[in-house]
Amino acid sequence: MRIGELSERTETPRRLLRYYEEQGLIVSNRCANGYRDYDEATVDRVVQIRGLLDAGLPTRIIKQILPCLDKPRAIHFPDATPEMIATLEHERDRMTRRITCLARNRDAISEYLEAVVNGPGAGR
Amino acid sequence: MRIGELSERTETPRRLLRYYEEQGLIVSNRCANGYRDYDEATVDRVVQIRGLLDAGLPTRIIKQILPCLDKPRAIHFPDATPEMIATLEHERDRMTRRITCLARNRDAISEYLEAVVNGPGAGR
DNA sequence: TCAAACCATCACACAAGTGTGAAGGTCTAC
DNA sequence: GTAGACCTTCACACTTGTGTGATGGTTTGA
Repeated sequence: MRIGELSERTETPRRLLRYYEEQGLIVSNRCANGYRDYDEATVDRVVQIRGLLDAGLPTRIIKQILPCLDKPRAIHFPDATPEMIATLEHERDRMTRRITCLARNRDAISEYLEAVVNGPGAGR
Repeated sequence: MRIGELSERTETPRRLLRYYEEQGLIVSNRCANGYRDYDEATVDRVVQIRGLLDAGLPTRIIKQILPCLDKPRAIHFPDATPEMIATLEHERDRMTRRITCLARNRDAISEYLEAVVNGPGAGR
C-alpha cells in the first residue's frame, strides 16, 4: 500500500511515516515511479511505534527492541550480542518502572474520580 | 531544605527543579536572602513528577493530575469542574493504554530474552 | 578578609518529535 | 490535455524537556 493509505489506517501524518523510516523504524519498497510501497504488516508496526513513543521511549530505543517482537524469533538470535542483551534487560526494567508509576498514578486518579462522583459528603 | 539538597536527594539537576517550579509543578518558599526553601514533601513530589515525565506525560497534564493525589482529598473537591473531570477521565484512559502497550512490549522482550539465554537450540 | 560553596536570574543552545509549506513529478478521469 | 489527487524531497520552524554558562549576591570557614 502507498503512504496515503498507511497514513489513514494508522491515523499518522505522512510526515511522520517518512520520519520513522528515516529513523529506521519501518521500511518500504519503492515502486518504479519512486512511490513508497508498504506491506500489510507495517500497519501494526506503526501503531506499535506510536504507542511506544507515546509511552516515552525514544526512536533510538524503539528501533532496538522492535526486532525482538517479530514472530520467527530464531532468526534474530545471531544479533544477540552481550551488549544488546544488556540493553534489552535495562529497557525491560525501565518499562516495568514506567508501568508501576503509571499504574499507581492512574489508580489515584480513579480513586479521586470515584470520590468526586459519590459527592463531597461521602469523602469524610 | 534548599535547592542543592533537594537536587541531591531526587537526583535532579537544579535547573530542572527551577523549571518544574516555573511550570507550576512544585512550589517553594523564599528565605530572606531569596534562596528557595522546600519542605520535605517536595522530595516525593519531584520523584513522582520525574516518573510521569519519563512515562510520556507533559508537564501541562502532570500539573492537572498532581492535585488529585494529595492526601486530604476533600480539600480539592471545589475545583472539580465538569471539564476537569472529563480531562481526568481522559488521561486515566490514556494512562491505561500506555500501561497496556508497555506491558505487552515488555513481556515480548522478556520472552525474547528467555529464549536467548536458553540458547538458540531451545527456540524451535 | 578572602576563598569556596552555595544561591539567584537570564540567556543561548540542543535534541526529538512534529507541523507546514514550497517546488516538482506521476497518475487518473473528464 | 488539463485538473485534481496523489507522490517525491527539502527546508524552515515550533514545542518541550534539558544542558550549560555568564554574571552576580550570600554564607561559611580558614
